[in-house]
Amino acid sequence: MNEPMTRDAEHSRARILEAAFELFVDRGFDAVSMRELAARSGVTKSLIHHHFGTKEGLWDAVKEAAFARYYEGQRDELEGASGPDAELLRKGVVRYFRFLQENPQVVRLFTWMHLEGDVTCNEMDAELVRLGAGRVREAQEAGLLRSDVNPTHVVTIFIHACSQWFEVRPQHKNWEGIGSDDEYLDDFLKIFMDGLAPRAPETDTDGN
Amino acid sequence: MNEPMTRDAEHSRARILEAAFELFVDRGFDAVSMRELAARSGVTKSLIHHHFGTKEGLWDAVKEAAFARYYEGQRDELEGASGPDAELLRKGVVRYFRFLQENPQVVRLFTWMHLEGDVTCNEMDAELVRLGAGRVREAQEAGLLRSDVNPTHVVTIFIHACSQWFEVRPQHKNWEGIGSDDEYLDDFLKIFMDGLAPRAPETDTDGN
DNA sequence: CCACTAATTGACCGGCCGGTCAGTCAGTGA
DNA sequence: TCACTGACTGACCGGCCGGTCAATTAGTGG
Repeated sequence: MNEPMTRDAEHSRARILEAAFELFVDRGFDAVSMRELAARSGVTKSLIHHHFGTKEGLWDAVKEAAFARYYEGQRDELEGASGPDAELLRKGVVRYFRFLQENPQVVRLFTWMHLEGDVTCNEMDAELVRLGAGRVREAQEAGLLRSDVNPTHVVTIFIHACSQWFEVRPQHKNWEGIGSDDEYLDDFLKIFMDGLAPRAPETDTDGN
Repeated sequence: MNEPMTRDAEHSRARILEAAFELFVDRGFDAVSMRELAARSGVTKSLIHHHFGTKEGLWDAVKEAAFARYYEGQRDELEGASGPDAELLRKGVVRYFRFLQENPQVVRLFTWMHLEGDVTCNEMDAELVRLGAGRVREAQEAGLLRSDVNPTHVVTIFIHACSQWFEVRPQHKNWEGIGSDDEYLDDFLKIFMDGLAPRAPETDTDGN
């Protein structure tokens, strides 16, 4: 390997952050000790304090780095999309689902953050939802999606349906009748997209 | 108050369980110390060990008690419902949503359990989903709900949409454009119920 | 009333916790 | 070459951790 024999602050910081991400995501902030972090990083406990100050400082750095990656990827995809299109929403859901599928650690990290009431990422979070809701609103105004639902709620609903799926999947994968990731996604998309189709008042089946 | 001046094991156990439930739900197992639990319960640390053995034993007892209450309430409602009816599903969603709304601590407890990979309640959990999925299947067979979706997934989707809403509500309540609990529920029900309506093949809009 | 059980207590244990600090040493610019 | 910066180390700190145990005491059945 390319183990640097000399001192390299950036390399050390990266090793520490990587180990901290894995351990914190796996067991939570309080269940991980600085000694364990040091051992996993291959550095001394003192060096972690040198680079990150306190255990909380390291935790903040871990969250910041992970969320920054998530935020930039999501924002680029949202901003890169073209004009209003109902299929755009479907693709957005699939993309978000695939991202969580490939980054299960991110789901756990966000869950820890929610439980501890972390609000440091709220602004970026809100920005992503704002962008997504704007897309939905465009499609509504173009008559491609029903207009009697709150665009922010539309985004919120599919975020919830996706993230919760991966949050509880380890426990529920043995439920009777439960399908694979793709089968769940397919069923969700059927209900979600058909439920969002523009209402056709004349086809009302039982006079409401 | 009816504070017993004499010894009362049941009363002590209840006080300990109550304090442990609040603290564990609020901050998580690892972030709470036995000393803090003792102070909150108004008993000594030794007494907690006397009644529950270890800290893990107390945690297990807390989870068991909370989940038992949840399970019995949900099961009674599911079994008490009458024959297949599309409106039954809507009412089931509303009931589940209201339950979480009135018991936010339960949402947090389940989230902690999921993060730590707890599987002790999986059997009861699966039983509830099995009952709900059976109701959905009945409605499908009666032609009241679309039949091309997995009934277990239908139940899973609304559980996810409801529980995640309350899990992240503290952080997201200030999102631009987000509505109240009831407004979110209304919008979800619109999309969910319309998306589950029986398909009308002749009204296909673009030939699929 | 007395023996017995069990609820309850407080002192105490070894160990691990996060954090500090003086000191060493590798790189670097003058 | 040499002074200086900062990456890095290991010994050490006070404190809190979960858990134990002998002793006390309040109920309880005989």
